Amino acid sequence: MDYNFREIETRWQAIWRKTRIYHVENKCQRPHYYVLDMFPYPSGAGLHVGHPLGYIASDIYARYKRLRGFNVLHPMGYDAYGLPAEQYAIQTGQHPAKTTQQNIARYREQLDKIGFSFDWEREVRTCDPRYYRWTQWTFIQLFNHYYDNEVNKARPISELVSKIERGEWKEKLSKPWSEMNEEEREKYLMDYRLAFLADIPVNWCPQLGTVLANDEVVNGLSVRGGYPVERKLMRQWSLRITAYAQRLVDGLETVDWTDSLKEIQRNWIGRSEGAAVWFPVADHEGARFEIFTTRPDTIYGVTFMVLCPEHEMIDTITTEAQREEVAQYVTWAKNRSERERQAETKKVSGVFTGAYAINPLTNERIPIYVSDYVLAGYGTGAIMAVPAHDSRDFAFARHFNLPIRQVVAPSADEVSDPSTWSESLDSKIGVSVNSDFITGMKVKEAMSAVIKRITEMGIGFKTVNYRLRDAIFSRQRYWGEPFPVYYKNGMPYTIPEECLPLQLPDITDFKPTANGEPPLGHAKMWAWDEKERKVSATNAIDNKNVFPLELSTMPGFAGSSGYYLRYMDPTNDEAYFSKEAVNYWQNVDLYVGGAEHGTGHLIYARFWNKFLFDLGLAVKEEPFQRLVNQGMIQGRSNFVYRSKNDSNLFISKNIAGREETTVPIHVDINIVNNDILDIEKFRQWRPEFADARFELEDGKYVCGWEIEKMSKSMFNVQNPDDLVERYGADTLRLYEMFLGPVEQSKPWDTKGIEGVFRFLRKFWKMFCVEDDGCHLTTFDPTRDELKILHQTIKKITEDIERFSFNTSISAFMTCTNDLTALSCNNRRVLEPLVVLIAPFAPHIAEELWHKLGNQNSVCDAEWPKYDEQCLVEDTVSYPVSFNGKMRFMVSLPADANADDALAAVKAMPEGQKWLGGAEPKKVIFVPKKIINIVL
RNA sequence: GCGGAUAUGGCGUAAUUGGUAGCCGCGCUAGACUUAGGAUCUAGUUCUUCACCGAGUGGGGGUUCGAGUCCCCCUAUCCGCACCA
Repeated sequence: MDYNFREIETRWQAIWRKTRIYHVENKCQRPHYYVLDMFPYPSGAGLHVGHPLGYIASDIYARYKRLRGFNVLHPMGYDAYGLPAEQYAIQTGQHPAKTTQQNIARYREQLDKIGFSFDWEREVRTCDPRYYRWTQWTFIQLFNHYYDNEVNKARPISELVSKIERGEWKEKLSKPWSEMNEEEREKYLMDYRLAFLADIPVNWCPQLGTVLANDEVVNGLSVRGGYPVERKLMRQWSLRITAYAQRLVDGLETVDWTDSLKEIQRNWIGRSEGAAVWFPVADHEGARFEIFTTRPDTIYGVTFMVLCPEHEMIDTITTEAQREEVAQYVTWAKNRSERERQAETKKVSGVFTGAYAINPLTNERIPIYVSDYVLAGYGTGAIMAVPAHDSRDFAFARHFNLPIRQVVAPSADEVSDPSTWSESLDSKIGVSVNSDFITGMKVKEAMSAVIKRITEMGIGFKTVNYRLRDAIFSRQRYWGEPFPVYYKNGMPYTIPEECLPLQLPDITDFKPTANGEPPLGHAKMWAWDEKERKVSATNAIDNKNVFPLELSTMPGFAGSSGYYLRYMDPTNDEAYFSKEAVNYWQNVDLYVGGAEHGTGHLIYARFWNKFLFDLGLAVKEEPFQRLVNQGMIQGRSNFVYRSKNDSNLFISKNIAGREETTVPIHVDINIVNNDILDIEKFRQWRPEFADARFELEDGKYVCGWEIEKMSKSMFNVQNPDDLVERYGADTLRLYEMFLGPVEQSKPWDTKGIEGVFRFLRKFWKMFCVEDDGCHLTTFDPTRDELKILHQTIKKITEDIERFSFNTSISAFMTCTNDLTALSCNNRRVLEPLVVLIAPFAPHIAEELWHKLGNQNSVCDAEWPKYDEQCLVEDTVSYPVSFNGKMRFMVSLPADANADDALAAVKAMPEGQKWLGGAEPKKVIFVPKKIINIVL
């Protein structure tokens, strides 16, 4: 009986569905384990072979854990809100809800074919009101909490109010609380709420018509679409993620992630220790500005100050003589796009304000400049410039001919004239020179000494600064969660929790409104009736109980920040998730997904979880205990070369140099075979190529190729369905794992899939499968057979634990080869192998398990244990070396000692004699390792 | 510029963690069965060589009886951040 994968796979998938075999309960005697995949955004392109890579790996692990006796939570869902569906809606008029629905159906169909053990009864969709109700709910909690730095956790904003009222609040108030009206109070509280509305510089993308978070912008271009992004001051909702910066750094110590990803997050958070110092402005009574420096030890080397162009003090301090010039510079700097600014970082620009600051330690007058190399978003937007010891300050000083003063030297006698330097001395290894009371101190001592002094003088303090910025939370978009917020007298109010979800209204026009409002401005009834406690039915502006609702929606990361908690209790309408559910599952034990989320989702989710932890909802401070980043599967693209002079002429790759060609044009990999273009198919491919002519080499058109990201636009997408159709899901699963280590990025290549398919067929044949079952013997297995079996059990178990699936599959192949060579048809050897292979190839395992006469599912089998006794070697092979030079191998009993070793070496045949009868000076014998003879 | 990672046959990779480098698969070569095969099976396949010998894990040095593995210095590639004070 042949291995009929098609019949086997469809049959078992149907049985699994019918028996709900992958459904898990929140209660169980067995220990719990939570295996999570990053849920996909259901794009119109469907799944390509890269998507399932991580899912297959996690599925193997989930199935393995189940066989090891764990109650395994392994859910799947959809990150269904997002830009592409909306862009598509603008182009075609198709409602995003509809395209999303279709895409989800397609994804589900594709996923089902691969045989995952997901519990689909727990499916979560971020665009489902039953789910986003809790995203909105969390937003309200964020709005209603502030970060208490004393207890280091989020506390209700009402506590802050009572602290103020009791006079226990240490931060300063612009005027007494009792004298403030509601608006003034709200304004004050807004600076503390964890979700807050503020005028902040944002990344504005005109083409997308929305603002973007920092992680959504790379090199001044939007990640989605690659459009230019500019800096703009706008009133936006933000999350005060910076309040959690230190906890986000500290938490990394407690999780089992790769060092590289932890490092990426540490860099993104960018913690740096230093000092804040106030510099008074000369001739401006009481005026001073704060700077941040990581090098307080260089304060005696300050020769000028620099403010960022956005700095609020510029207007007050600029002298009349300089006003014109400064204004011009500020305008110029503000109008530059992010991209321009980043491209020209090496060009020095700036302008003198005419004002002077006083160095508080030396009372020197130092000029104040404005320059865009100081950034508004970092530190205080103002710096003390030490040109001798900072490369940027150095370049600026050289450009404007400002003095450079050395205050640090490698050693006290290595002081030189800075005017002869070609670069600044940035190293922190050295001693202070020309620096009053710190002269002679090492850099580190000098830093503490200066901090101590400025603290005593009351002009500064030790502080920590973070690169991380608050997360901008509004998007001027339609297809996202509506904010549960309405505006009364210009002040934001959240709608009552019990009125959630605030449903996203239906609209037909997805573009911004004529007056530039977000698409929700098109909604007919988008106002809150405070009295009726629901979305207004009439939209009557003259009704004094009706107030406009927020028109922005939440960003993509809102829905994905807490979904892993919702899977624990996905149908709960009373709470985000029940106490029982979270107490049982705790947090995610294993999270599998791409490293590209390192500075986005994985930071936001950790923040979200920490906040819920502070609220007493999440029970673990870190959401994802172990994290594995699967590598990206790249595509191999093919190109044709079009002549510049004749747009119908295409020139073969190796002769393309003959005449000028345009940039290489991507061609669909499905009409190229081994880099040879199918000319007829190419002409049919697109109307514009119908009359294409070719310059061939050896009668063929050879295409160029390159490894690129797999994407629809590059026509290099390999669809998993085709492979399942041709080889079956088990082969696809095995092959994706066999390709190489899961963590590694690799180009897709189907060449090896035949080998994996052959293996599965060989494996199947080993069981002598007939219609009536497997014809196997039950005699005592031979020692060789047992050894192979137990070696394999050991190897596979260890490999799965360390996520090394490519080596597991090699081990299966070796084992099958060896047993076939021994003509093994022993049930007691082969049956455990079915359980071993079940996580990898569940369909074939289920079928064989059944054919072997088992009534239950192989999922409910027990993972085999290996027997050390079967692995013990009778003899051990030792390399024998003389004076370190390896000569030959000798076989000794497993329990041999040094004397046995020497005897064995002496007994070697004549041809390998080593000492001509002389006694060795020393014999080094390392049990099971080596025999070395020193002559 | 800063930070992280990687480098092994024609290709994807493996190496019990310091102990005979190259498991497994692809590809290739030869043979068998075939009218035929892009089907199946068998054998071989790091390089050089008829064979022996020898060389060999990006390059150079070091530690060690012994290094793909540990240390130092280069080189190349990939990834993250980037005027972050």
